[in-house]
Amino acid sequence: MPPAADLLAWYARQKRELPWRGETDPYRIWLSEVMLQQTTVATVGPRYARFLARFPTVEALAEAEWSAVAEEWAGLGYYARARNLHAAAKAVAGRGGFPRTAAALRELPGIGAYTSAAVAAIAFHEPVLPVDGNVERVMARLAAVETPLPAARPLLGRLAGGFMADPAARAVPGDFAQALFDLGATICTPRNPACALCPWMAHCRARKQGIQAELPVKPARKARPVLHGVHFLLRDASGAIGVRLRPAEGLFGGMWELPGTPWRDTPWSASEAMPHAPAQGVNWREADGLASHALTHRELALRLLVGRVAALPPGLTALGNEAGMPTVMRKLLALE
DNA sequence: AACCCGGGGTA
DNA sequence: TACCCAGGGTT
Repeated sequence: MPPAADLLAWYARQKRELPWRGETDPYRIWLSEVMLQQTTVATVGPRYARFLARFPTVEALAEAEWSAVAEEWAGLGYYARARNLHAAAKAVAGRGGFPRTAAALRELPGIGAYTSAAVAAIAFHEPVLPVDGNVERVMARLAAVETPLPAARPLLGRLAGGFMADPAARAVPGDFAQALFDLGATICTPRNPACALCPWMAHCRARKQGIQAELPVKPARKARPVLHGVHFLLRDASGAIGVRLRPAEGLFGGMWELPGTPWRDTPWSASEAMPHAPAQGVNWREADGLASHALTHRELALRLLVGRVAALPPGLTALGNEAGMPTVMRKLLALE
């Protein structure tokens, strides 16, 4: 196993300057970790500051209305994160503060194996190592693990955890974890790793075999089915948009949407779509184009019908600010 | 173990 | 296009 001290020395010189680096408030560290789940540093940066400006403390977040949290999370994706964040904030505020161990943090909604270890290591200096995609990649290369993911995950986790036996890593678990993140993000990258700059180059078995760019082995991704839908943009006399809340669970759960048809694998004809209109007797005009939106497991192809009424029908909420809607809905609005 | 759940940047 | 990203939850 390569020396932790070599990586920490590299980190001291080459670490990225990030908005959440140097924070000691567990609330701020937790928020950064949740925002960063499957989301790039570049995307999170400005949204992190904006979220904290609106909800500066876990108590402020706990006391907020869901609609305010949803509005603040809009566009970040994986909206279950926001629902779990809100629920966890209420639990933490209710018990008077954050649990201080990974095992106890793990009990909070939206905090899994990775996030519990990350918060425990960074905020509370517990000698645990959070294993994210970066750490998995570094471990797979160091040990030349050719078993495909996700089957290799338990082994990669054990390899990572082994570093906590090194006193240098154990002394600063949060720094060591973030050093691994930075190594994966800037040197040990998915493609074209910059091995010549790596503090662990001499210890890397994949590098010795020349297979570093092939690891870790990941399964081929399946094709995404296309789902079709038709949505209705209805404005009242003041220009406000009629929206409705999606069910709390599932796709875009708890977020605002334009009323419309369900999403299905075949296109909708006009006569099929019309029963799903939010109001009758409206002179609907179809907007040009299509809102195409790619998700992890499907692709959406949505059409837009535009109409105007004096007053929105019951069941629709007037929304003045479209910024609080998921990106796919904003793409639809842009068709008008 | 397999699947669901967003959005954006990059080669 | 395809892949990746400081993953978690459900079945």
